[in-house]
Amino acid sequence: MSIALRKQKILAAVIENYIATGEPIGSKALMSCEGLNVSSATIRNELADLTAQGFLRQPHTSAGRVPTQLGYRFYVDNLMKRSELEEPVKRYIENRLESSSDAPENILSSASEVASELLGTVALSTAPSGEGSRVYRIKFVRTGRHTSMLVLITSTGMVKSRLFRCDFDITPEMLNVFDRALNEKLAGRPLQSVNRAFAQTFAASFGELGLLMPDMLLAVLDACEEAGTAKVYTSGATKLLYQNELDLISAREVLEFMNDDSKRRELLSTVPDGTEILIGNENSSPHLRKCSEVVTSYSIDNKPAGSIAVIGSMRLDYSRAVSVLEYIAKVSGELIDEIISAQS
Amino acid sequence: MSIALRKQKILAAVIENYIATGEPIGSKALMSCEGLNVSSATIRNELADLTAQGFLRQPHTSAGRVPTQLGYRFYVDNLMKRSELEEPVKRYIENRLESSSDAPENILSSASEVASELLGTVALSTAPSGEGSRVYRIKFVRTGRHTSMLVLITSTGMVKSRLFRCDFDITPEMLNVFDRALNEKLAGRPLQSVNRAFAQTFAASFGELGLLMPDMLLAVLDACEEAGTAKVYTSGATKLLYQNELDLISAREVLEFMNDDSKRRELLSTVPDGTEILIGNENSSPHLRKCSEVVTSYSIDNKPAGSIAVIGSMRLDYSRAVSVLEYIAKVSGELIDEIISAQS
DNA sequence: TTTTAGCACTCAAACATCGAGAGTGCTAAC
DNA sequence: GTTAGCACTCTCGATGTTTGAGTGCTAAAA
Repeated sequence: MSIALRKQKILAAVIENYIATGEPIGSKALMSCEGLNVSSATIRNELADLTAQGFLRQPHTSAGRVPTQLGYRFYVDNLMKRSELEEPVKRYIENRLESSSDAPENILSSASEVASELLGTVALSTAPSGEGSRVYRIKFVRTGRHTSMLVLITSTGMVKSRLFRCDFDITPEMLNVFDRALNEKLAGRPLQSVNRAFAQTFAASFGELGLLMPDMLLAVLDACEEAGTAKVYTSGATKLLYQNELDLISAREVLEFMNDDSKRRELLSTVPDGTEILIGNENSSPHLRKCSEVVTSYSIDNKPAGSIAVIGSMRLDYSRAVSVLEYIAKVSGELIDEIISAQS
Repeated sequence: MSIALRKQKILAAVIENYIATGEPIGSKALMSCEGLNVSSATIRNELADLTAQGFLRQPHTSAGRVPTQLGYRFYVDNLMKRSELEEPVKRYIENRLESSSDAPENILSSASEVASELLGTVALSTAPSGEGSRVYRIKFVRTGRHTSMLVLITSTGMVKSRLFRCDFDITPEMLNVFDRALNEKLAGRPLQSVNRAFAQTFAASFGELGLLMPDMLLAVLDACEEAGTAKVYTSGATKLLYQNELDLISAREVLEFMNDDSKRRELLSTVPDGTEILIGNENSSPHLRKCSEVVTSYSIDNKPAGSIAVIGSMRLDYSRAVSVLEYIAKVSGELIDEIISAQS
């Protein structure tokens, strides 16, 4: 669907103006604010066309024009200019992410915070996904007579710990046995394969010793599961309440969605291979049908490993969102690469 | 300030009715719903008195009466009946808290969740406060060539872990040295005394070895600080948006407050010695001036150790909130006591 | 053929008016 | 001290009215 140049210019002007001000814009205002040397009547004709084609709509007869979902789509695909981020902003992002302590999880948690701050809306991020990541090493730390802590280190540099408790005294010797047995069987195994079924055959293979292990094994399963399912970080959820395109009901709907961990995870479960923009009902979840999502991915070792996203009303500064997210993703990936190489 | 019995009865009826329905109540409705055998005119007279005394107010001339902050106060202090919790609810609370894994933090995180669920409003809880808790043991786990994890076990049964990274190879021998040195100096020390100043003298006492330790020491400080400052858990923040006593602006204000970690911590920093109810501007924070807070404490080893609270509009079911919170606190304390005795 | 000026038209938002209903305070009688 | 009765006040919702912004259409100009 190609549109004459002037129409495109007008469409871009309407959308950018609307994104900036939140107000519908009419032919007269458009005339003054653009490099178009045509009268308002001419613009009106073009607006009528654009409206007929479904790119714009009028909230009511005597209001200006507002972009439709289709309009945003066209804008994002054809009209939007990518802008380079200002140096100070880049510097700020770097600082914020570097000061997270040395765990990938912290970096991504900071990533969502920074994104939310800079873009003024909700931001989400996932820790490196468990997909393809493996058990690297498991260690035990005795924390008390009946309690102990298990430390799982994955091939993607994540470290998860879990406490467990047994009815009997946990001796250092016992932990040594656990340690040897577990690492022998688990090192190198894909996290996802460490499931309930595996635990059973594993315990069985130990005969009577296996009977002592259920609490420990549960902790292992737990840790592997947590490390294997990418955790989702959310920041700035309350900012939704300031988006006056969303009424209280819609905002509540989105917030509810955000509070549901499984839904959030589902939303970010597929890591895009670049940056994606989903507008309105292009979103998979009906809760987000009035929202837009901009999502990008960061890479570890040059492979997409997790997502960073923002969600806002359809009136979102797409251009800036893309720039900010992509830069955050770039820096995050680099920092994690660094951590992993330190673990070597 | 004593009030005649009949007035008290009427006041209680107005408040309980308003808490239940959210609607102002008038003399006629009051007449039918109470065990008072007097006419609406008589009730009107009493209502007029109670209003003059500041316990009630009218939203407008032709509306019924609504409690004021003073009214709620009097109700809570003198009129409110404590009710025993139903058995199934007790059972539910126990189940939810027991299924949290074996860490005090998880129990308290669940505590706030359950409270929020049962009372339909925001709930907060603090992990056992660092006050008076000491370093019990510190352990190290090598997680990579340049990275390692430190595990701090406190006298209150908390376990905190922290990753750190050095520029040089971390050998097991080195960790052994760290381990011995740290535990010698730190075991039994109050968490709060493990601060920057301490770290400096500590590092100095090691001569050249001290130079290798800054990253590790930072991790120790970090872990002690985190273990020493009670973490605050929040649940059900979005429920505030359903309280129609709070308009969008007020709800936003409260949500903002909730998002500010330092404010939340301040709010719960003093652990009450029983249950406290703060109504309206009795709250220390002006953000909560339209809200009420019910806060109670749980005890570890018979000493108050942390708080569990709910915050809602002033129209809160105080009676139920008290029952639910106190029961949650009781169970939480017991479970934590158990964990600690398992570490012995 | 495209652009423009002019004008009648539509509609939302703001404001005013009105009646119904709820609940009151006051007064006078019990 | 209590009650019945009544006039009064105020909100709420429904129903106009006005105003202004922005439009679509038409006919003339470029």
